Amino acid sequence: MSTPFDLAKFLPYRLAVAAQAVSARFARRYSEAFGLTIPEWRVLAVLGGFGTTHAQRLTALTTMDKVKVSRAVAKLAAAGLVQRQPDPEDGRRVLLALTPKGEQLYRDIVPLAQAMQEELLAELPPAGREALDEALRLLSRSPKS
Amino acid sequence: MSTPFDLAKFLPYRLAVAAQAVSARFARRYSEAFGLTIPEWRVLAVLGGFGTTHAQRLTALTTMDKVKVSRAVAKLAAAGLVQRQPDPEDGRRVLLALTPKGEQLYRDIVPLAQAMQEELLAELPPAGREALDEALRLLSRSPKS
DNA sequence: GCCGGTTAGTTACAAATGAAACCGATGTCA
DNA sequence: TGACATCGGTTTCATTTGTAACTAACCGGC
Repeated sequence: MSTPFDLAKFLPYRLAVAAQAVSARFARRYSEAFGLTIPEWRVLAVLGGFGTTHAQRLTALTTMDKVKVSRAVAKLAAAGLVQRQPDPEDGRRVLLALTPKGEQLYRDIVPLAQAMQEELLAELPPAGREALDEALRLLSRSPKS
Repeated sequence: MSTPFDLAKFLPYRLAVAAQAVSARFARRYSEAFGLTIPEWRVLAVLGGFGTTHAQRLTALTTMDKVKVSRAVAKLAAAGLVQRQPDPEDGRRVLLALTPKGEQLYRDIVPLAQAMQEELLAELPPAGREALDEALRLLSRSPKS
C-alpha cells in the first residue's frame, strides 16, 4: 500500500502557510503604522537603499511584475513619497526616487522592519537560521523543468 | 550609522519569494494535469486522507478561511469530485466526501505530489531538512502580540 | 415552546491581482 | 530615412480574493 498522504507535512503547503503567517504579521504593522501595503513597502525599501532608479529595476529587485510595481509606485507618488521624472537618456523610462518625505518614512520604517526580523529570528534556534537561509535560497530559484 | 537595509536579505520577503516560487511550480502542474487550483487541491487532499467531514474541519486542516473552502468545494462538487449531503446530526452542517471519481483523482494525484516533493527535497542539503522543518513550524504559528 | 445569541455555510460586494492590449519611444537593419 | 520589431510603462478587463452581510439551524435560559 502507498504511503498515506498528509497535507500538513507537505512542503509546498507548509511553506505557503509559514510565508502567509509571517507576511500577515508584518503587513499588519506596516499598514497600521505607516499605511503601506507589502508591494508599496518593497518599492520603498528598494528605492531607499538603492537611490534613484527606473521601474524596470524595481521589478527585478522586488520580484514583482511590472504591473504591480507600476501600481505601487503610483500609490507612493500620490502619497508624496516618491517622485517621478522622465529619464533624459531614454524617453520611455521614468526615473524614480524618494522625496524627502519618502526618505523620512524610510528612515522610520527600516528600524522597525529590522526589529521585527530580529524578533522573528529570535524564535528560531540558531542552528536553524543558516539552514533556513540556504533552503530559501535554493527553493527560490525558478522552476527548472 | 545604522545597518544598511537590503530587501533581498529580509526574511519575510525571502519567505514570500520562496513560497511563491514553489507554489507556482506546483500549481502549474496540478492545473495542467488535473485542472485543479491550489485551494481545490488542498480540499481534495484533506478529504482523501481524512474521509467524510464537514467544511468547518476543512478550514482548520487547510488553513483557509471558510469562504475559500466553500468556493473550492463548490467547484469540486460541480466537477463531480465531491459529494455533499446534509449532516443528520446537525442541519447546519454539510457532510463532504469524495465521489468515486474524486477518489480516483486522489489516487492519481497523490503520487505525483509526493514525487514533486521528493524532487524539491532532493535539491536541499540533507542536513537542512529538519532545520527547515522546524523553522517552518515555528514561523507558522500565528502572530503572538 | 419561545427568544436572544451563536454557529455553519453561502452570497454579495469591493479591493487586489494577473494577462493581455495598448501607447509612446527606441533601436535596427535595409 | 523609413518600416518593423522591441522595450518601458500604463491601462483595461476578467478572475481571484477578502470582508461583511446574510440565511438557516442549533443552543441555552426561561
